[in-house]
Amino acid sequence: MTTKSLIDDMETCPAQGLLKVLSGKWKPEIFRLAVEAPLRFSNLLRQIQGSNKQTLSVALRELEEVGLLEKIVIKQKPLHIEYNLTEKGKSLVPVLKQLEAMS
Amino acid sequence: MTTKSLIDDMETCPAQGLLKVLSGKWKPEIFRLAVEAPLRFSNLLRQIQGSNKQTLSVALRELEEVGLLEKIVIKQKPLHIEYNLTEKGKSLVPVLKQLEAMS
DNA sequence: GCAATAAGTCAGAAATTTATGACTACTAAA
DNA sequence: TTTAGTAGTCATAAATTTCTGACTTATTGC
Repeated sequence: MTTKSLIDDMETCPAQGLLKVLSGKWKPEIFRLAVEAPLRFSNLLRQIQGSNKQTLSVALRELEEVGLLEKIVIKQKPLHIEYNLTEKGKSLVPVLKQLEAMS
Repeated sequence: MTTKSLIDDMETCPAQGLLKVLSGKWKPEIFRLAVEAPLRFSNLLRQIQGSNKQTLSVALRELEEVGLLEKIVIKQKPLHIEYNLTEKGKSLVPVLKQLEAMS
């Protein structure tokens, strides 16, 4: 776990932009799932087989920090937390589709 | 150094597409420089400060494998080798510009 | 206050990626 | 056939990322 945030990286190397934000073992998959439906932590852990709490937790925080996901706390029976795509996140979708198309 | 190639990864996880291809410490920078001018190994090593032969060598090979760069051997006085953007590589440029723009 | 459930954090281990320095291969010219 | 320049490879070390399992916090209902 680095002490330097992704935000810092984007400032010192703007050329990399969102490329770096979406690098990391599970981030593209997390993002893809977020496009389909709001995310729930325990759910994600089950869906992304082979992943683990620690890494998912950090990945979600970073995607949030960078403004692609927003975290919503729902104070209910058992505490619920949702991660939703932000507007910025949504605007990223067509660009990623282009990338996928040319793979 | 993995035994599995990036090509394999793209097949087993098409969703990640070129995202993974451009992840790696120096690949975005290598690609950016390739957009500006043909690359030469020793030159690259000097330009990308903090990098090293091994990593650049592997990165160049992977970018080549995936069809973004093409390697041209020029049998001259001292052996020269150039790495140029392929058509596929060129088609990636506007997409990356979009990504950068929304950072 | 206590139980049950969801969402994490934390320290340390394991795995993967990147860096270092010595060594090799090829080419042309002398 | 030796030399000089470019482009690497290879073994191993260092650094970074990811994983594991135990522990913590927050919430509601009883």
